[in-house]
Amino acid sequence: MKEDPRLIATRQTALDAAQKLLMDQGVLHVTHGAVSNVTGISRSTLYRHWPDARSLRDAAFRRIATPPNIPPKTDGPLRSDLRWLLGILMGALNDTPWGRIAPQVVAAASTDAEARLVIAEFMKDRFASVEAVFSAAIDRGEITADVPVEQLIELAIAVPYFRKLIRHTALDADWLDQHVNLICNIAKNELES
Amino acid sequence: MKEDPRLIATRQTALDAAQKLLMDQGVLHVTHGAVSNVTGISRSTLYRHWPDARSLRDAAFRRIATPPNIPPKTDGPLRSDLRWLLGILMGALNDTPWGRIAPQVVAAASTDAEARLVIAEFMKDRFASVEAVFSAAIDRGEITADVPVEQLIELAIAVPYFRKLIRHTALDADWLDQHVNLICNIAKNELES
DNA sequence: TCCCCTGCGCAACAATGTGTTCTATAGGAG
DNA sequence: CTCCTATAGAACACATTGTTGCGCAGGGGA
Repeated sequence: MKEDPRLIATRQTALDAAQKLLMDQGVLHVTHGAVSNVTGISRSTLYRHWPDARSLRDAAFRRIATPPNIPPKTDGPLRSDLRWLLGILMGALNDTPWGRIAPQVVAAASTDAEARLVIAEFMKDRFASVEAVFSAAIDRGEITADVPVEQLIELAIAVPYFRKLIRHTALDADWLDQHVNLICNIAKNELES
Repeated sequence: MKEDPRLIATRQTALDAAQKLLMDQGVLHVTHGAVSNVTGISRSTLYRHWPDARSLRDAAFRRIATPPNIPPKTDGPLRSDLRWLLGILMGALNDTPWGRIAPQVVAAASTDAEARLVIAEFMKDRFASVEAVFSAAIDRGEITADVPVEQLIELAIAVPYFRKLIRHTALDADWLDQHVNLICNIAKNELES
């Protein structure tokens, strides 16, 4: 019993349009009427698929907001691993649809519990990736287990997000090199926490 | 030629209500209709004062968003000065009207250039305060001029804002102590940048 | 005190967004 | 070929966002 191809086609077309609206004009413009105008799909059909504005917007978000899965590289020296990982994170923030809507997710999170959940899940993944890099460095004996790993992880991640989402300053390769250098230097100086 | 007291009274009453709506229910609920319902002021009068929803919301924001001016303390040891300064910053984020609407300002900044300006101004002040603390420490010879002050300033500020506005995790005194300790330890180990 | 000006409340109106419901039609599956 | 179901389209109700015109009342100047 296969699904009616009309259902699939409608969902596909509608979500494509919704995603484009979300990226180009912001979450407020993702509306049944707007999607209907763009696609030619009738409003009643759209309401049948997504019963209210909220679910349509959620669907559009989910289409994009699947965060890129980052396979951690943990073989090289710490500086190299960290540079590689944060480079991917920075690239995602700069160049992917996810990066373009991230500010809106953060925005929604101030009033919406589900958006906070999305962020929490996302950050959990990010923290785990960075943690894997540090653990590997400790296992190799490159840094000692005394370094305050928890805090370093948060430093590593907080600064690029702060720059991008709050200060709206550029993230470029030069800045990233400095940032990674600082983190590595801290880690290798074995600071007491 | 004094201003008609009716104008003043209306503005006062309306903005009080708008501010409360902004803090309690979010920017989307700051609307001429809602303010009219709460205050009894007619919608047409509100539209006469603030021609569209945007200007009403801006007015409500401006009412609260005057960031607290922080006179830097630069006399004590670095750890003490930094702890004091970041403590005020953290307190403002946790307990003041400004802290309650900050997420919404950040949210607005993703699509609104003026909100970005507000944030840029605000951050400029914050960075200057922290910079003053580090400069004083250098002048006292407590730390050397070799430390990457620019990066440390950003670390000091980015993490609390990241935690509050993006991760929505708690900022408490214990965490702040750890954070300040880490920054100070980095500064005193004279890392090459 | 009286008069005029101006801000206010009220009602009507248009436009848009948000849903719901009904009917007719067209396209897919057996 | 026939039945089932998704879709298009229209009509409707309702809220929000603005606009406009009118009558009224309150404040300031003579």
